[in-house]
Amino acid sequence: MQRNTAQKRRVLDILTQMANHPSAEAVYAAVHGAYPSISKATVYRILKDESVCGNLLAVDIPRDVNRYDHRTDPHWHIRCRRCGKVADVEIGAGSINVGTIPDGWSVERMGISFEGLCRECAGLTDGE
Amino acid sequence: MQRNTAQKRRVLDILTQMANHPSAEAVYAAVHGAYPSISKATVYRILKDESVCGNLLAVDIPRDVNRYDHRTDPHWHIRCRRCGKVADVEIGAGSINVGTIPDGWSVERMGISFEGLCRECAGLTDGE
DNA sequence: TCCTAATTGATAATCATTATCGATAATATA
DNA sequence: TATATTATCGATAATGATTATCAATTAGGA
Repeated sequence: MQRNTAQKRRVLDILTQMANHPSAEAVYAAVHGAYPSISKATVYRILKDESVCGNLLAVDIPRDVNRYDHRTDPHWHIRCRRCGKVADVEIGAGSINVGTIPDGWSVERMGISFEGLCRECAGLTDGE
Repeated sequence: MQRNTAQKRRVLDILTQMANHPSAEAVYAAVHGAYPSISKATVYRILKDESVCGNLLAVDIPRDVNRYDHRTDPHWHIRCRRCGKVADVEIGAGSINVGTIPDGWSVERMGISFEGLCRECAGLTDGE
């Protein structure tokens, strides 16, 4: 039986107010700032559990720390190669035909991630 | 200046012979089995460096250890949710229209990953 | 109110990966 | 070919995010 705890409400509330696909660590920092008694393990646990339940989204970005999103409707993400900033990519109209699945496999989830440069980093050189 | 070392040749040779998108750890185990004097740090270093150079591919699978692929031509991957096995997804004919990129951003790389069940796991229950 | 088990907080453990650094060796140059 | 330069290597410590552990707490039902 799932229990409705203050900790879950606080994590979900604060995540909803955070815009930029925060890392688990960033969510913990924000929640801990507002409710100093909460534990890091609790925040990590709630984020993982709630993403499995579908109440929030675990962002699919390879080779990055865990990030979460209060938006759970289908959309993709783009991350700046330079500063790591993450933005939403809206799904366009029309069908998607990306590939051929191997025989015998079933598809339950598909993730698409992009990498590039954001507006702010476009004019800067890599060494800066 | 890039140097042509025996360690690089051995890592690339053995990766080419490994079929199933091995993890860095698995590549190290294979290379170390054939050449016991090679260091783990060297294998990890070569895998990362060569993937940046484009001589091999770092597989885009969120929330997984680093995996590498000797195939560098465009294709995607699918991982079995249950056993973790990874297989190739060939890109179908026709154009791909998956989304709208935010204003000001540029796209340098796109990764698509699938999750589901492989043929062998399809008939088994989760608890096994 | 009382029971029971889900949940929490504190902290240790895990584990993949990276950093460090003296030693080695590939390549350039004389 | 001999020597110099410096990229690379091997060994190992450090890092850092995440998870496991477990006694204490508490939500929700009886």
